[in-house]
Amino acid sequence: MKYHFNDIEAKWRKYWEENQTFKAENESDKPKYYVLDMFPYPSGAGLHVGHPLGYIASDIYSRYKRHKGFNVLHPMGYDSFGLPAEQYAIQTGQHPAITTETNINRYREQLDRIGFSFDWSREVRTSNPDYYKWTQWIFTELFHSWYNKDTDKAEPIESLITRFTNEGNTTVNAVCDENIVPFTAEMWNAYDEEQQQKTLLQYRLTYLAETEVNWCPALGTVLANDEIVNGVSERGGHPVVRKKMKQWSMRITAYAQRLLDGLNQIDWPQPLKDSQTNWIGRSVGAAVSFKVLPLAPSQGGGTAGYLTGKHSKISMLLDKAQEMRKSPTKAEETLWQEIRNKKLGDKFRRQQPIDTFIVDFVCLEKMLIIEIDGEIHKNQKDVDESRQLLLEVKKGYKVIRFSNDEVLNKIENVLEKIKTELNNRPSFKDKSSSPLLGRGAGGEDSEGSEMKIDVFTTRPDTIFGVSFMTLAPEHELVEKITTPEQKEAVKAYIEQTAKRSERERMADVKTISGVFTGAYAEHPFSNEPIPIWIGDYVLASYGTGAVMAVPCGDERDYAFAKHYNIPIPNIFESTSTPPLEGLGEDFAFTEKEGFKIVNSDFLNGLGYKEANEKAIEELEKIGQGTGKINYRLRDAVFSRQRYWGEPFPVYYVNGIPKTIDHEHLPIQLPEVEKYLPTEDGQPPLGRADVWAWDAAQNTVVSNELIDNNTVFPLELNTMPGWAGSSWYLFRYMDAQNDDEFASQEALDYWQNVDLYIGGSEHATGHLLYSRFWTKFLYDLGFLKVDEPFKKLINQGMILGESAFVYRLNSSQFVNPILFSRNFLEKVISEKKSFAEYQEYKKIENSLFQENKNPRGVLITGTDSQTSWNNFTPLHSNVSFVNISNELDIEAFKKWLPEYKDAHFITEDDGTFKVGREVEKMSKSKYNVVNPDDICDQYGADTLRMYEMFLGPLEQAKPWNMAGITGVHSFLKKFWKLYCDDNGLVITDSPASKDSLKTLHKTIKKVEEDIENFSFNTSVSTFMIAVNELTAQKCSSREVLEPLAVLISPYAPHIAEELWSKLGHNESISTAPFPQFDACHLVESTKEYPISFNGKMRFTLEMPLDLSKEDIEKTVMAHEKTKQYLEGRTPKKVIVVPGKIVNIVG
RNA sequence: GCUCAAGUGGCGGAAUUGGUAGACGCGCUGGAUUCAAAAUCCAGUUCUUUCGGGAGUGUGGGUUCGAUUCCCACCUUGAGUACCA
Repeated sequence: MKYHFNDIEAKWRKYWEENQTFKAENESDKPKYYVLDMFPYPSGAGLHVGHPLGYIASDIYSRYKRHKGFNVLHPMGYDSFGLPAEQYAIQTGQHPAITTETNINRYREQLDRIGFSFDWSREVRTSNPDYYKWTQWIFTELFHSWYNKDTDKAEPIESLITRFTNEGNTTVNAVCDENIVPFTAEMWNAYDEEQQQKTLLQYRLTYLAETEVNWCPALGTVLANDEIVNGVSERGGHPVVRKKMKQWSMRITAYAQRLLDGLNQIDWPQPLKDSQTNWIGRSVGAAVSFKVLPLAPSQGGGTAGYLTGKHSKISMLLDKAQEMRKSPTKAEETLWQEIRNKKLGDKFRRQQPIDTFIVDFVCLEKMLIIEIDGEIHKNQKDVDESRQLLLEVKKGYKVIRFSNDEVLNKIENVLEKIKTELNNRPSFKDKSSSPLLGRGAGGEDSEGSEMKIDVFTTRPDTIFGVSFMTLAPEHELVEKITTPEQKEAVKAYIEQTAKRSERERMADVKTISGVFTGAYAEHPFSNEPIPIWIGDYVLASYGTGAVMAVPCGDERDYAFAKHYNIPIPNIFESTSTPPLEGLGEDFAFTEKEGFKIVNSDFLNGLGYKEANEKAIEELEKIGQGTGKINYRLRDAVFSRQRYWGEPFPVYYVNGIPKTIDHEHLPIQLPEVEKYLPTEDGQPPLGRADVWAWDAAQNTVVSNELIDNNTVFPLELNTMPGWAGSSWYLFRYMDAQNDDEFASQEALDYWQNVDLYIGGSEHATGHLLYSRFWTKFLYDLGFLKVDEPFKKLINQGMILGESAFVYRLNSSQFVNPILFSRNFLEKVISEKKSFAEYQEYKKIENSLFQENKNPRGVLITGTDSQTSWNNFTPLHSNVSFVNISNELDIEAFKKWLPEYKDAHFITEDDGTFKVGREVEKMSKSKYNVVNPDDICDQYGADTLRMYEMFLGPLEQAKPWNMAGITGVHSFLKKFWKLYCDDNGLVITDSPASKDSLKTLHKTIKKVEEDIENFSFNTSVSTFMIAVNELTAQKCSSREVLEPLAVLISPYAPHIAEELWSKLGHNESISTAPFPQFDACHLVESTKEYPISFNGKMRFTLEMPLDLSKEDIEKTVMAHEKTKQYLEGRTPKKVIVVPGKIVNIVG
């Protein structure tokens, strides 16, 4: 009886289907186990051998768990919404549902051939209305929820409305939009419906927001960052601009911390966890707010202007002022300590530029200047007088003077005098009372509210190193603070950066660019003015879109300061030994240790940690900052301008979104005549004629009926690809349920996925979003678990081995000339001309005859032609290439007619060899291997085992057919243990000791391997077992029956066949896994390796119960030992009983 | 740049806690069977060698009686990520 794998496999596939062998029950006494594969997108290309790798691994594990007595849920379905079907629809006009159906059928056929133990009764397709009904439902649940930071979970929106009605929003601690306007209960209750809804939208877990997107007008769609190359669309090369669009967003940021914390509880590969951690990007620091300094009257107030110094000279003045602040005279310092921090009731600044001067101290509010005259002033009385005149007469300041002596010796008198002056002078804070100094202590915007710039910093300890601020060009304050002088430059800069995509901006790190706005902010502690720049190295989308630039401690700030000649004050002093030279001055010092803070007032002398804490403490004291945790994670945009996706269950009443009630779902995709965006840039659903919501009848009706009274327009966007895949694991638990997304009983029983296998490319997409939705459904009480996937394994990609032929780059020949790989390599490495080779000569004549260029053939000449650059590698279809890399030339010519007259320059033996290179397996590279072909030739069991045998599951590896014969002949050998030409050869006689040892060794190893997901090694183990049992001529049922169960997860068809031949009427799939018994492995002796200085030289068999001393004696007495010692006396003899003997000396 | 992973024969890869490096398979070589081929079976196959042996797991160092395994530095390759303040 031969091993007819094709018949056997067909027979058992049929049996499994007819008997529903792998149907999982939602009620069972057995413990549950849920094994899930990342479901595929059914593409038109079908499956290649890379796809089933993970499915085979999960199938082995599922079958193993069934043998181990588990109730196993192992489902499969399709992520069937997606771009390729839509793209195809646009090209051909064919409805994407039709192509999707065709592709799914093909996938199913291919999957079936491999013998998976899927429970197909639970199949899901994300594009089925039965399924997306619940995707829409989850969306509406998100819409009707908000995130309460106090309880740290999502809650129904009703609880928020109650809070608003009773206490307004000031006591509510929610994750919500920025720029929330505070209101009281009275105000809320007085709001009209529209105002209330608008406010609620700022709190909902899914909300409409203006989001900046990459808009391509020519394609009429939004492009993802990776669809843009050099600022133009990858497809078609059309220009792309950044544009704000109103889109749905998901407030995933509410879950940032929980998504981070949850990683500690799940068994996922570390690199995957790392990439989620990085993606969420938690950073701890402080929020600091900087006041924008007031505008000078001379600048005309209004929207722009600067303070007190003359604009044209300001940078020079500021430099100088800063220098002077650093080295105050003794008198200056004494007075400063007495008047700073509003000690006299009014705020003073020191070394402040006023017009073209720098005055010692000034109270801007009272327009009072204090000058201290040192020795030098005696010599320049005239200058001082004219300066005083100018300040007093032209600018309206009052100047009072003291001498050094007065300040140092009679400070009380001095202070008294200043106080008197302050009391005598009116406050110029009020706009109307001073025509000269239009603004108060802080800059104000046109509505009169104080302007401030909020920044986030991870280094509050470096606050005294700030020498400028940078805003993102898109920052909303830019327009308000820019001075008239700078307006042109700023405008030009913003236009220039708007043209670049965000990715481009991020990729181009080297170019430093920015513009000064003309405005200044005030340092919260020193009160020094800080110039405000804009620069595109600051991203609008991260943090607040503004940074406090500390050039001495940040590389980008340093580069920017250097480039624009902005001062780089240093606040670091090295504490390392030897001290680091030039830190903070010659380069930005970014380390967090090895320094103490200097030039930083109250932070002086502190290290990183203490300074950080102290700075936050002081910021909180003056109300200009607080400790803060910032996340890189952004809210996820949830709208797509596509057709082939889930429609939103949303209609608009006066522009306010309303969701459609659960009982009216699903809202099905409407028909459209074309799948393109509309001419006026609306998404494809804008083409639908029947796409309006009748709120009275609760049905979708024709657009003509829209009256905005009972019939309203529906949302035109669709949901993104990740919507359906974020929760599908729960649908499998109860796939047919029409009343709930899954019943409570099913959810409680199956809980979550015990083992999830799939590719690592979903790290920050699908795997993050499904964790988010799971946590959300958990918060609302639908789930008892808050993580979807307990254990996850990334299977490595199977790569293709592309085949290449090499075409000579030459326009001299009528017909192309293709070279065989080895011949070409030889020629190139030997640097000879072609003419010296027989192969070439053979066809040279014919080449000449066809050559239309009478001047001859260039390649017969010099070496310079024989370089790889002269040849273009062309992909050949790998199916024309045999195992020895020989090309079937005729097949190739037939496949590519443009090469039907090509010359093929072969090897000496007449064969034509292709070059090989490992690339991703893809249709466009003609390196796809179809699993069906392997099944035809070797059978599914061989394919399954071979895919596992290829190497560790997690590792990427090229597909290479070379080893498959070995696996196939193993199965034949395995078969022969049970059957010969006359049928079954199994006997009931007891097995030999050796055979039992082989069996139990195998049980142990295979069990360990499966538990460790080391499937490649268990295939080897089976091979060893079969080799040994064959050698032992074992035919005992006692051994071979358990062996069939052992192998059945890997090669289920052959196992079923042998199992039934052994007389069983039931499927092998639930036969108990063989029990390992250690007694069969007990040995009495051991081949001890005897090593000298750690090198094994010979082995010696000794009884295992021999004592350490006896072992040493026996070894030392051995003649080979003497031979290796060459007369030396060993220094030491290490004996590890049962392991090794090592002789040192 | 940053983060992570990985470097072992001609090839895919094995070596479980630090204890005989190269299991198992492919390929290759020789042989048996055969008219021949396929299939099957047997033997050999890390390199080197003066046939005693010597060297050897990316490179250099360290710990240890003993290192593919642990530590340090470096090199190479691959993956992810990127002005994240």
